[in-house]
Amino acid sequence: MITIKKIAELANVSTATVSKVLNGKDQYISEETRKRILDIVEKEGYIPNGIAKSLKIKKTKTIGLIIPDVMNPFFAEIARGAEDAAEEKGYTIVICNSDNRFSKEEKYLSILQEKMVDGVIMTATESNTSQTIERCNIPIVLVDRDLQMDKPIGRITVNNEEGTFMATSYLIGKGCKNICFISSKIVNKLSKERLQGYKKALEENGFPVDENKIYLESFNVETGYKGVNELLKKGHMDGICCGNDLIAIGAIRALKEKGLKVPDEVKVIGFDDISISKYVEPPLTTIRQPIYEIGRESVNMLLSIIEKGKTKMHKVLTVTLVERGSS
Amino acid sequence: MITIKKIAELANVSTATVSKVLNGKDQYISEETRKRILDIVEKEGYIPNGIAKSLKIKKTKTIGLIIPDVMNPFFAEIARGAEDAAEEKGYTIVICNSDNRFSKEEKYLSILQEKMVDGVIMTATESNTSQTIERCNIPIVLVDRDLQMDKPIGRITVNNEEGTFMATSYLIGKGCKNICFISSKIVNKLSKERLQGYKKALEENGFPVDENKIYLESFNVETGYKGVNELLKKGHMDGICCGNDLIAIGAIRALKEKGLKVPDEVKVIGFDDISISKYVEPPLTTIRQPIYEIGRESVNMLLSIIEKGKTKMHKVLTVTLVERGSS
DNA sequence: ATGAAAGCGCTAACAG
DNA sequence: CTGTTAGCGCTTTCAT
Repeated sequence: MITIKKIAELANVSTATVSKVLNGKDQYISEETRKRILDIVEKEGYIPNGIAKSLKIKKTKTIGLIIPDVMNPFFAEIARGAEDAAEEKGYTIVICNSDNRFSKEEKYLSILQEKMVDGVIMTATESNTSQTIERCNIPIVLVDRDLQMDKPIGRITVNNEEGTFMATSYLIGKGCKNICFISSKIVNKLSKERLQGYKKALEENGFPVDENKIYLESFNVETGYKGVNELLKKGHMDGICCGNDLIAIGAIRALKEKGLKVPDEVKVIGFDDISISKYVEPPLTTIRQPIYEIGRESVNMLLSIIEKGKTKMHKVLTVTLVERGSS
Repeated sequence: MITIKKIAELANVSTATVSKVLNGKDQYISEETRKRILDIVEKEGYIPNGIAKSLKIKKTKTIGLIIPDVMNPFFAEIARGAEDAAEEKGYTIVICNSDNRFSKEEKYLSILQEKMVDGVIMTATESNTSQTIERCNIPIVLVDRDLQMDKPIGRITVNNEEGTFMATSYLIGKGCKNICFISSKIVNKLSKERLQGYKKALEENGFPVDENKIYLESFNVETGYKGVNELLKKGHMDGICCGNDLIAIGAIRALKEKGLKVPDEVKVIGFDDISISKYVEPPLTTIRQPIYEIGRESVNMLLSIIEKGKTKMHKVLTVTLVERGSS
């Protein structure tokens, strides 16, 4: 391996001088030696050892990203937004899949700290993660899910309650009388808010909240599919407000198998607007979150904490209803 | 920040001793001091500085992963498989999106080398990337796309030609007489092979290869959509062999808009079997690649190069036809 | 069973 | 304009 020392010898200068030209701190370096050094660097194919540099300057220019699963289109988009913003700022992303499990969140948080990442962006699943986060001494920004923290951290959220409220109200406006709700049973703020918005819309419009019309499992396609089948056993439905698009896709699939027409007989509305939603059949009407932007904003917020010393930031992005074919 | 030196002082031992117990090299350490050190480490919440360790041992336990785009479900699955396998082996993944652009591939390769990653897994887009790879002095394994290299590297491929050959033959077997082909126009082995398989199946069954039935653009939904519209202007079709599932999804969408029934009037077959393919309507018949396994295998191969000094490995995984509703 | 000391490759005061 | 030098926090050989 060729080091800065070797370059210094070849150029007949000290390592300090080489370091200076390599880092652009060369106001006081003669043009001649500067060029000589650069030529040698080029000729020898010298690659700086970032690890050594990081040890010295105590910055790794890397960010940890802990999400439940990159295979979930929602988180893949968050990851892409984050990586794009990071790349623009000269940072790199270490990706970690937690599968919504506390043990993995904890493990990764610890690994990332050992790797001396400059900060982490995470979707914290369980509330006991909050203790782990409190103990963590690197900047953190929470995305998608929200947690109450003593420690100042960054948070990016969306008005979930408003989203499902809009969704359910929309269904009511379309004439639905029996609206079901299929979502996740994870006990966190996000799930609670989405359920709340659904109930609130029902109540404000004079409809009863019927627990037999609610199916709670996970934020995935299978849940939508199973949910419809279970709810159908319990009664009639003409509208479904889904906790996310994946659930809506599974629900539509089950509905079709039962011979129920979407949106004619049952109207379905999703949440998130993941990129494939416009391509399913019928195209999904959904509550849109600016997913990619959330990813970008998460690193921008993190960097303003890291580089500008900001703290306790909180940004709420707005959701909008996008009308397509499923309701 | 609390360091090993501090722990040593508190425990009244040398840093060497602390290091030994921390790394399990404590055969010769008395049980008593071992316990004392561990207690202090625990109590102080000591976190080892992985950067310092890496500088010393010249291993970072991290792997770079360069793919075109994590938002593409195919690469998201590769990423997930890779991360899972890496996690099991104590490695971490740095993710890089190249957008199929040489400049980004080159840039990331250089950044990853500076970060001293132990190896990189990449989907190399352009053939001029091969020169950059030759110059790179860390272990590399190529996935999905294949490149001819002098330097010994790892490669994981799939029999693409066989895949589209099977797909097209299947369509012919179903009675299609006018089979179109929609795929990517990237000039690489993979694209060439997939086109080749299609042509070969046509020829072997006595059908002419008609350039007016071929539309080449990108491996995405838009291409499928536009492809169908363009090809429809040029003539009749009753079957489409698609370069990947995303294209198939776009094609089906366009077909429906034109009022053409899938699979009754036009049969469509995809390639990859990305996870959403079974949920589209109709569920996609496709040539399945073991995507998740490819991701896993890529890190396993990389690690056997890194840790066991293997070289020039090449693994070809098999594709299989999965029959669903679209043809 | 434990410690002293060298050194990984780099940066940044400070000196000259 | 350039060099000397002291570390960053850790591992590891070699002594003891």
